[in-house]
Amino acid sequence: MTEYAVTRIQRKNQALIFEAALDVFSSFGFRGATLDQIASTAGLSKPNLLYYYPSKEAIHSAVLTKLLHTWLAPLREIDENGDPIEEILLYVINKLHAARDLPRESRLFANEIVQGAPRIKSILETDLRHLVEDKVKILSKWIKQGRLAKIDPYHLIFSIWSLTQHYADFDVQVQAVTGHETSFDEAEVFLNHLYRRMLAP
Amino acid sequence: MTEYAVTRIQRKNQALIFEAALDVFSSFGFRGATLDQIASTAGLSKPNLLYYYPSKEAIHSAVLTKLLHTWLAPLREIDENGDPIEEILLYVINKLHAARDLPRESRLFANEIVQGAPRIKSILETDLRHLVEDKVKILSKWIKQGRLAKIDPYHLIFSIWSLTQHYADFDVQVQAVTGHETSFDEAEVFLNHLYRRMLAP
DNA sequence: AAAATGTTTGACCGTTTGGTAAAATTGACG
DNA sequence: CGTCAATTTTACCAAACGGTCAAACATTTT
Repeated sequence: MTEYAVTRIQRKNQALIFEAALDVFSSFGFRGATLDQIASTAGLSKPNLLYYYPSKEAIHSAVLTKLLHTWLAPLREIDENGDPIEEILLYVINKLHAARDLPRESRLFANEIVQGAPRIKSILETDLRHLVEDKVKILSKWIKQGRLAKIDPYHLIFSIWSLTQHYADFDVQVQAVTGHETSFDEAEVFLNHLYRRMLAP
Repeated sequence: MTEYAVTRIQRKNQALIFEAALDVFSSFGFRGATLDQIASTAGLSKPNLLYYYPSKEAIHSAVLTKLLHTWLAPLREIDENGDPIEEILLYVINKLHAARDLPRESRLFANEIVQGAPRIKSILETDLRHLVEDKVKILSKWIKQGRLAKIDPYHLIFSIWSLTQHYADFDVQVQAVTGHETSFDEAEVFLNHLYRRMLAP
């Protein structure tokens, strides 16, 4: 009779659905994913899936919003009081490790954004934008203090996003070209060189 | 009676279909695009569309293969006999201009690759791979000659792809964060600084 | 102008898709 | 054990989808 009680079955199935949805949406995008695919990946029937979520949209948006926080965590960690170059490099390495360890999350957002982000545009324009503004202020201050090369802080952040997520989002291409599994160690050496060179005042 | 004659109507409609298919496939990906959408964008009926191409797959693959050549042209232009840093910077700028002027082409490939490149993987593993191998040899030679910093040439090429195409593929995100239309001039200044710093021996 | 060829259309088909209704089953609990 | 709520399944629906077909319409050729 207790309202809003979450049963053990609910908890288990929510987790199964979340994993399955992340798998399928990140592989095929929103339109390419089907409820049958998600259901069978989760080991449930389609009507059973829709017992937990009212629609495909609802599943997608639940996964996106739950992961956005995780996905932006590394950027939040840039610390105003740390050493500029080491703080940025830590962010670069953290993002690279995220691309290596959470490629599904990376592709989930990549798929959404390449197609115009119809379902998370508003979040990008508010939450993400404010977070970036915050960090841009810190970067600008560092530059003004002469502790960092004179570069556009927005484009610095964009460069970190693109260089790191590339190894997750375009992994097939990287593998097709190199002929071997993506070497994140090589990438780490490369990015370390790149950013130390570029950022030195 | 002449076999394989291409009529004026065919030429006109092939062009209409090509434009429409590029528009729709680059916006929604293969699975997200529909024949009705392509047909109505081209100003044709669906059966009429299928009079020119046997299937959705055929349209998609026609567009992809026709554009691949254009898309890889800038990389081909890297000249062994030029100045290393200027050659690379020319490639960077050419790719950035391509992202600015041909964003549909960029997104078309981005959509395909993010989802595992099921329809062009073999081309990536042959044509693209060979082209990159060629250019990597040139870069390696330059590095050995001490005319370029000691960096991984594969990752150098990946970095150029990701940094330039980012402005086309993730344009919505860039706009959402900055609040204004993507400034390719700012990007050009930034990339110029980045690569000059990084590549100096 | 007639014949032959090239192009377009409307009507249709089978399948897949997101989603629903209600019955059947399972689990919680006094 | 019996009751009630939570969960799952079966059977189904309407719309959208990729694709076909034959007839109608244009265009070119003779």
